[in-house]
Amino acid sequence: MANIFYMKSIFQSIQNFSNEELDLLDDLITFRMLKKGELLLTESQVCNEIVFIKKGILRSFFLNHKGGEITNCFAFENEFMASFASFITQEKAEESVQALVDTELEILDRKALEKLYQSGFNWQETGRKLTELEFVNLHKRMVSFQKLSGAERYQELYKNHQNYLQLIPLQYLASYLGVSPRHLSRIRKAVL
Amino acid sequence: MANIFYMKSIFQSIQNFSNEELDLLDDLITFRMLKKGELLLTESQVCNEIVFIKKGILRSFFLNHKGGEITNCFAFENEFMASFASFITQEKAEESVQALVDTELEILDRKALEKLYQSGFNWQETGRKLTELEFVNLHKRMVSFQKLSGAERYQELYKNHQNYLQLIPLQYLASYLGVSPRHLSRIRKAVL
DNA sequence: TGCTTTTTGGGACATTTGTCCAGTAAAATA
DNA sequence: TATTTTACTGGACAAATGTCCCAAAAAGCA
Repeated sequence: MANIFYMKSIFQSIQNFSNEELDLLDDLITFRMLKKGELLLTESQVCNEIVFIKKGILRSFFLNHKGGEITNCFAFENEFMASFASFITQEKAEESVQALVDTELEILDRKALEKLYQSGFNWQETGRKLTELEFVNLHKRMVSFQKLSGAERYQELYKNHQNYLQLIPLQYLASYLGVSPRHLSRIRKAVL
Repeated sequence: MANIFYMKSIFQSIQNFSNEELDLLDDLITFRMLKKGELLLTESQVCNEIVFIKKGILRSFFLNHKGGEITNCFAFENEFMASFASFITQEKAEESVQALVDTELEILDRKALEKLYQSGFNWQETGRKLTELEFVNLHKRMVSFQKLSGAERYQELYKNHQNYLQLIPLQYLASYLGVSPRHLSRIRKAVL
């Protein structure tokens, strides 16, 4: 059986592509598997790939001035992940990207994406739309930091991703939420 | 003398436009002046315009659950501003946008932008690039919330926008930085 | 200019959150 | 499975930050 490209269905859902346009992907997508704990991208490399998670969970994290890891974001099945800032600016990434469980990826690298963009209007527009969606997601996260307490952010997360929370070590969740592990432990106890 | 479109020079700097392509703007840009304190966009309207600040300062703010104003962002001369999330999703904005001083704007509304996008590849690509830049800015702000203390965020801001700080009431700065006015007052005293 | 309103600075105290730590539980590894 | 390592919980205390408040300063307005 031919490979199924999961990424394709996302593109299809946001743009009215012809089959020919979509089939460009077949030669451009590559695959990769990551073992739990393995790094996809290391801090201070330039990020040259956007990955799509077929199965698994990724997190990106950077270091604070004390050398502690701060989790910047998580990405789950059917989501894209990259160090987008680095991918866009082509400067060194501040984040590393790591698999939290065994993970299967479809990968589109910079060259592949350039080819798509140059192939015409529809791919150009798709790139813009996806960037817009990433922006909106990031904006929501930013607002949650300004508007909500750590406890409230945890409750939001619990509401929306309850099933994933058990898979993520508390320390990662804590820095993602902007609180200390000690405090997240308190929050969890209070929520029960 | 013909009008000078400040916005144009931004577009010119990020894309290799022909004169014809750029001249499309002449019929699409509109103007507006805001008095100090005046609102450009009110919370719960859909944001249908992207504005470019020729002169002045804007801030966007939303309300917390106690009804207090939280400043979401500032925009200064030569920068774009909108409730981008609302502009993108076409859902009601959570933020209002207000002039902090008398302000002159160039405006591009949704229809105008659609026309540009439909006019071809170059405008499509420009839209993507600008969205990418907005994303990178927002990402930096997000990282500053995860990595830095309120005091450190203040110092960053002071380094980069010292000249503007005097023009912005402390209460607006405080919520922008994610601290109480009382605490920002403490921070300022410690920094001197 | 003089009056009124808004903004700022800072004291006193309360609350939240962080740090440090140790005992226990859970997970990884041999 | 036994052993080692890592992660979680929660106590005690410390530090950071918020709330409430009022007097001084600044800004807006008649």
